[in-house]
Formats: sequence, structure tokens, C-alpha cells
Amino acid sequence: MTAQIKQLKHTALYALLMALLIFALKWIQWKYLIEDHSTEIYTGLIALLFTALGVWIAMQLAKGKVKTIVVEKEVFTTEFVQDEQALAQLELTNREYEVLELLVKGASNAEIADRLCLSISTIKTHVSNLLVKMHVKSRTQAIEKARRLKILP
Amino acid sequence: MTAQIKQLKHTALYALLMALLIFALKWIQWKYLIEDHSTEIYTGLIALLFTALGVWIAMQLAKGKVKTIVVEKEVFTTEFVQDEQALAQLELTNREYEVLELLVKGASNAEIADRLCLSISTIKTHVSNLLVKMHVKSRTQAIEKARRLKILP
DNA sequence: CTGGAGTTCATACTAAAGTACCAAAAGCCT
DNA sequence: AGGCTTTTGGTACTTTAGTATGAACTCCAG
Repeated sequence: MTAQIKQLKHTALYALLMALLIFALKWIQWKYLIEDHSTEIYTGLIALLFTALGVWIAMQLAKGKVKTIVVEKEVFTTEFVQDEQALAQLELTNREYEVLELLVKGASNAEIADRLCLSISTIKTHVSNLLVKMHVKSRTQAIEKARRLKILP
Repeated sequence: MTAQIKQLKHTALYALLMALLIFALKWIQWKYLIEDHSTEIYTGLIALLFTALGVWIAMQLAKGKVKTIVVEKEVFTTEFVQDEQALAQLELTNREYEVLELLVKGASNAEIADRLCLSISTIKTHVSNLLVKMHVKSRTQAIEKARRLKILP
């Protein structure tokens, strides 16, 4: 639909330009007849004008014909590349992310509490919120999802 | 060097073409004068000719300048290669391995029981034995270790 | 300065995981 | 057949995980 409209617009533009050119031509012709200029100048002008038109048309036709060849180069790597988009979509807070990091490493709530110097209650709160935000029902599912989404190694 | 020669060749070609066009023009003019054709036909022919010339020139100019943007998109894929040695050292039974597979995917005991058509008791037994054999204390640690030892993806 | 988001922690509860111990049935090897 | 491992399942219990709710504190933008 949009492509058709674009085509129409272009065609209209060409038509308009052509009309203008013919008008200009008539004017030149008139001047030529009245003031009796040489045929050479007249033809030269026409030649220049239409050469320019041709160049313009060709350029318009060539426009948008930029070849973009996307070569997907598969890179096998053991290095972890974090999917920051996927991570951002979860909208985790800093603490929640810290908890997730330890969670993925297999730490229990008690261990996480120890490492972050927090109470188990706090960890439970964070984990619970994590599970909601990640749309999973257990920490093991959270681990699996975090890895699948390439949020954590 | 080759580029300069190419440029020269092109310029010569353009000059030759131009000469031919002027010659054709003269011929047309002659015919026009002799046979007294209308001005309109004459100008029309010139217009067409030079439009074509313009198009051709533009195409020649654009040649080689057609943007072919080759985008190398790096696709990072962590090719999983199972460490069969590490797996063998654990001396897991078939069932235990099957349970581990589902365990790593984040399945709960109940879900594993469902998938393998076993009771939760059985799964608990298998998981418990698994944890002993893997020298870990929780299923989350088992997941972490299985991945670290490249036993499962 | 007020309201919302983030962080912290507590209590009380339910659900799930994990341990320990036992036992029966199936399969396999000699 | 007897001994072995594997597989299955049970009961009873402890521990951990997860939910729900409330509350206090900080910080920051409107």
C-alpha cells in the first residue's frame, strides 16, 4: 500500500517535472523565434537540460538500491555475552540482581544472606520479588531462565 | 594506476559518445532543414536522446558506487560439548541421569515425577542419591555443578 | 516536602526439598 | 539359584524455600 503510494508520488513528480521542462522549452523556442537566436544555442540548452534530467532520473531510480548484505558469522565461544536487552526488560533492582547472581551460582537463601550481610528475611523478600518479575515459580526455574535469556552465565 | 587508466578510458568513451551524438544531431538538423520537419519532432528527438545520455552517464557514474554494505553480524553461540569423562566419574545410573536432566531444566520433584511417570518418593530418592554422588547439598548446587563440569547444557 | 520506589527486616504460615531408613520388585551376571 | 545393582516406593522427620503481610527507613523527583 505505502509502496504503491510512493510509486504514485514519484510518477506524479516526474510528470510535473516533465511539464515544467516542456514549458521551459516552449519559452526558449519562443525566444528563439522572436529574437532569432542560433539553432545551436537552442539545441545546446535542450541537450544540457535533458541530460541533467536523465542524470536526475537515473539517480532517483538508483536511490534506495543500497545493497546491505548481512553475513551472520557464527562465533563459537566459551565467553559469556550478556543479553542486556533481556536483562533490562525484567526491570530488576540492583539488589534483586545481586541476589540473582548468587542464586544462579547455587547459593541457598542463608548463603546469600551471609554474603550480602543481610537477614534471611530480606533475601526471601528479594527472591520472592525476583520470581514474580521473572514469571517463574521456583529458584531453579529462575536459574534456567536467567541462563536461557543469557542474563547470567 | 589501474584506476587512472580506467578513468582515461571512461573519459575517452564519453568524448567519443559525445562526438557521435553531435554528429547525429547535425544529421538530424540537416534532415530538418532539408525536409522541413516540424521543430517539435526535432526537439523531442534531442530531448529523448539527451535524457537517455543523462541516464547512461548517471549509471556509469553510479557504477561501482552502488553501496554494498556487508554487515558482519557476530552470532555468539556457546556450542555445548558434553564432558563425558566428568559424567562418567560421577557414576550416575540411567535414572539418576534422567532426573538430573530435568532437574537442570528447573523442574520440581513433582514435575519430574509427572514426566517420568513415577511417584514423588522415587524422585526424592533419586535426587538425594544424585546430591550425594555429586557432592553437593542442594539441587541448585547440582545444577551449577552439572553446568560447570559441562555434564549438561 | 510529599509520594513513590527501593531496601531492610519481622512474623506466621504453607509448600517443597531433602534426609534417613526401610523394603519389595526387576534385571543382570555367574 | 543366589548375589548384585537398579529401580521403585513408602513413612517419618527436618530443613529450606516460598508466600503474605506489615512496618520502618532511605532516597530522589516532582
